[in-house]
Amino acid sequence: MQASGKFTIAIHICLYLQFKGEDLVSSQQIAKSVQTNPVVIRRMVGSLRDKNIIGSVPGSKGGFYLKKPATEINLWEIYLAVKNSDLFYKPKSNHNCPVGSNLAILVEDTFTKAEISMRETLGMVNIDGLNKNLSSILELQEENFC
Amino acid sequence: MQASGKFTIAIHICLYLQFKGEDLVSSQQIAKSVQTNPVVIRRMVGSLRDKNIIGSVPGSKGGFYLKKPATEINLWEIYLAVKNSDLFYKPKSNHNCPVGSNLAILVEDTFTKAEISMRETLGMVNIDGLNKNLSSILELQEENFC
DNA sequence: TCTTTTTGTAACTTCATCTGTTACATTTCG
DNA sequence: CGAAATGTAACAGATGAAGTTACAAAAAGA
Repeated sequence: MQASGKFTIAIHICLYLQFKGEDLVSSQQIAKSVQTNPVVIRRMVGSLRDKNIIGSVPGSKGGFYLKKPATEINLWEIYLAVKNSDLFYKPKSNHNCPVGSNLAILVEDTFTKAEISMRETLGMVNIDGLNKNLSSILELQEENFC
Repeated sequence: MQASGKFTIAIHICLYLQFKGEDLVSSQQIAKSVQTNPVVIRRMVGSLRDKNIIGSVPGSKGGFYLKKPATEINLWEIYLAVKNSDLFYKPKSNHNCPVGSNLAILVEDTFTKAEISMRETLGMVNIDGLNKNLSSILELQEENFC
């Protein structure tokens, strides 16, 4: 029910990497953009690395990079990488009650459909698209500086 | 990101009221079906009452009832009644960074679309439909008792 | 080889929310 | 008046998010 910032931060990280276009970006730099602690970034990258979205190089001059073309990284993938529980809570069965014992089956189908519709929406947006939109916005903003 | 049980419990309460079909049902009874404390139920009902989904009668012989026909109570309404934050976290703007200053605008459209698609899915399911499905299931279960 | 820089991760704190519980005022029936 | 129910406040415990400190491991470079 709550809206964790993890998903939004994860998008921020991926978009930042693509926008920068450099070989490697440090957690320090990303943290500055996200306005948080470098450890928070590295922790988040851990989840994204597990899903093969981001790669990392340890040691001096190390850092992070997108492990796939930005066109192949969509928001649903990122969501899956950082989420830690289902969208909806599956009710425990209460075998003493006709309602409680069947509620899970009754809502399962709807919950699944809701998740699928979200998957389709988030799956249509990828990091490359966001970056292109960002570029467009920045061009417009520059025009406003006389 | 997390899945609060509040939504599921709220559905349980509404479905229970419709299934029972009695004039008034006490928080005690509902709590037994949900397997929780009556206060938890009354707290939840508070949210549902604010949205005109459930009505309540205080005093001895008091209790709760559906304030609208069950066909007019859909899961999206219930979701809205008990949710306490947005589905996704809107990022704070960082004016020192081209990415951080525009991220909110970039993802806003997608987040809105995801919410709309969820609204459509949950809006299609109402308490009367769930109750009819429940009746069908119970009939099948009875047939299995020889 | 030694120093510096950076990642990887554990540990701890703080904070908010959810959940359960006790307690009690208020309301209504009989 | 007494019993039974709602309405709420108050508190405790559990869980998860987020920030911070600390340090081992890895790699670059002098």
